[in-house]
Amino acid sequence: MTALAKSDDWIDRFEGLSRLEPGLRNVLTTRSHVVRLPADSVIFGPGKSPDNLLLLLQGTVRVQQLAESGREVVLYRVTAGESCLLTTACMLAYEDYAAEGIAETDIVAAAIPRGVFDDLVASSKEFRNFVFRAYSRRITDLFHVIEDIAFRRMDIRLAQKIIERADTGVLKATHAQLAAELGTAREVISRQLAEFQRRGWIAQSRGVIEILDCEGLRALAQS
Amino acid sequence: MTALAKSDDWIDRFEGLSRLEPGLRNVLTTRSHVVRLPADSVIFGPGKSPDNLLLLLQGTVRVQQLAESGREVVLYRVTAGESCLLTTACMLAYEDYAAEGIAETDIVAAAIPRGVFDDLVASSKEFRNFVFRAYSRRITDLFHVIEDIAFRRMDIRLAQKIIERADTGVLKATHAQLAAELGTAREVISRQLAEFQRRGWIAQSRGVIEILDCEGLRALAQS
DNA sequence: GCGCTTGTGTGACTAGGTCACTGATCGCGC
DNA sequence: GCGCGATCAGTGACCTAGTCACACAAGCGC
Repeated sequence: MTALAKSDDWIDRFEGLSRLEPGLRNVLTTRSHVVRLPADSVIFGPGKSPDNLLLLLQGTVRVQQLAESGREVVLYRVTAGESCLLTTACMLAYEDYAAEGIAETDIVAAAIPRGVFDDLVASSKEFRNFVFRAYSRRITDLFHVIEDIAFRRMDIRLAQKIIERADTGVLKATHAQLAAELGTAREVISRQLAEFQRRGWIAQSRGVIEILDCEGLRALAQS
Repeated sequence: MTALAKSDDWIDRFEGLSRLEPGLRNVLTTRSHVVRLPADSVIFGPGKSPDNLLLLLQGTVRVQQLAESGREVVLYRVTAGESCLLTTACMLAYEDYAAEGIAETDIVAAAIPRGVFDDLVASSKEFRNFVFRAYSRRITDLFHVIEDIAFRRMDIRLAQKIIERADTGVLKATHAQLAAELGTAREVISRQLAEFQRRGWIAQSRGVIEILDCEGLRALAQS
């Protein structure tokens, strides 16, 4: 783990990069550098577009959309082994996007300068595949967000979210955070959770949701 | 117009390609072919991912998302001079997307085989810029769709849509089509239009909306 | 313990989506 | 020109979701 910064073995953590030609591995390691950022750092956002492509080695980044009204939706999360491709390198071209990326945990990432990125895309088919697959992945994520918001019921989406994000049966999140996650209002979450509680599926306390009946939740989530 | 199929001058119709190196222009023209498709053709969709990248020369393609419930949303439109990049080349990687592209008019397009696309990305910085800008453009479109659906009022969105798509003060569209456009139900559109009519902003007849007071609509659209 | 901040609960109301209809209009075949 | 099926539009009842304006409760610093 401490060896991360000194060697090139982080490359192997990326599915699509492990078979990269040896010479290019070298380019990647010598011309990029490993950065560490604390939790809650704003990686990019309105008026803050980095000129490095980040490959996440540790931690997760939450990408969310902001509305003037103050409401938010989470678009997707970038986890270790994935890249921030979409909203960084790409977004340079168009300016007025209101999405931002926030470090959810302390993170470690390899930062690839724009020029190096371009060289690699030019010289390696492997790298191109990596890049286009990453795009593809994010775009399908966005499609799912659109589908959820436009067509799915809140109770179902909330049940899914709880299952998805609960760790060992417990989810640490305020109602307001869950609302931002799903792009709705806090009161809506409060009411739905009250209903889940009434049905005996969960127990609640300030900032914490405990799953009591996972089957009940799952049945709703899958309908 | 009839010369389109025989020469390489279609390349100049694309902002980002006009400065392409002469040798590569040649690659592009000799290794791609011009295709024509009638209106309402399904360009791609669930279980139908083409292995050509299409550059639209004439006509427009509507890209929309389908839900099992039968409801739809329009994600964006590809117009002449733009590429279908996102949902074709890219989508090959991930399978289960429920988006489809429909020719809204008769279309003429240059079809670039996957291999040629890859060669061009490898050899031309110009072409790479073209590709990444196209991605960027589409992704910001998707962000706007998400923002609209999640946070904006229907009456405002409908007023915008009418202004945007009306041709010389008249819009040919059924209520059901407008509902699919905005990802809502037909009844909602009917009620909103009835209200617009009551306010004297529009006149309606079967399949046609006529704008009477553009200022009224615009005032709502901008709020 | 006293405030302050942050998180949660609630009722009343509006907007939007669903369901189950009815009636209107159009194209078409005869 | 008439009847008929298909498509399009209008409507009321009802439900879900979002908004507003609160009250109240739990933690936190001093």
